[in-house]
Amino acid sequence: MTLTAERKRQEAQADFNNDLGQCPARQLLEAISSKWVTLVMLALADGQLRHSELRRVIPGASQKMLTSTLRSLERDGLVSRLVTASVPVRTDYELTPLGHSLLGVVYRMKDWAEANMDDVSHARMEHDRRHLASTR
Amino acid sequence: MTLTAERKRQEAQADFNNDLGQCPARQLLEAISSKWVTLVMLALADGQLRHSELRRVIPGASQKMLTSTLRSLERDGLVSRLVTASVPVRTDYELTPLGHSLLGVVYRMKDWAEANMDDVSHARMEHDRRHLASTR
DNA sequence: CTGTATCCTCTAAGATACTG
DNA sequence: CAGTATCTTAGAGGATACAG
Repeated sequence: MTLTAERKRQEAQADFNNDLGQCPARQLLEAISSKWVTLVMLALADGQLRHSELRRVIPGASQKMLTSTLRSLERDGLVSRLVTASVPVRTDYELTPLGHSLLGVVYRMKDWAEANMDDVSHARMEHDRRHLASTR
Repeated sequence: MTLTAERKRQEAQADFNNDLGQCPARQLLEAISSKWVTLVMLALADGQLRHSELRRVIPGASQKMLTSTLRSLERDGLVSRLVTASVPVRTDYELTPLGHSLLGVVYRMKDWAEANMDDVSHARMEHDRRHLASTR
């Protein structure tokens, strides 16, 4: 029966997916591709900000997403959290050196995007135009 | 009533999310953060490959995901598709010049990741250890 | 061989409400 | 002010079957 081959294939896929998770580049990609991480990092590029200031600077972020984004950045050692035990509590966030170095990579992506997204947009329009024409 | 303020806030969020979609850097991030795009681009770095060859080189990809990834890359002008009308059909994929230039950016991310993911992993372990300790 | 169509699952992200 | 807890939803990704 073909079950054996099928089984092998599925195991190979599982292994591969596992390897993928180990790949440093993929881990990085997953870390920064979350919708808000780059925005938070950019916001913190010039210095530390409070939780409420971040919300003001990034109007689109719900406080839930902001918090969870900050937590994951903190966990990865990219952002540090400074709590001042007063009433009311004050917490500031700032980029760590590691965070700043990642910021460099983010800027490079930004540069490529700004230099080339016109070409991409154009390609998309061309592609969509052709696809639309074929269905007419 | 507070509805007016609430309404304004929600509109602000909608506008912001809209702006986000316009941002070139974010478009790029969304384009390459899909699970398979970088793998496909890396696979095509050395030259053109057939659909079936790509499946072999990237064992984890279902043919559905491979096809849809290739379609989106093609739409963005990063990959070109060469169909040879024979029996059976033969189709090859290769990176466009634009695709190659993006590959450069991907390599930079890869370099950062390989240089710094140890620090990130370490930060994660430290963070998790502390968090675990607090729940004990 | 190369692809399309369908169905299904799982999770990221958002809305809302509540606590120290 | 800062943060947590719960519910809901939209979409990405996967399994499978079929078609040119």
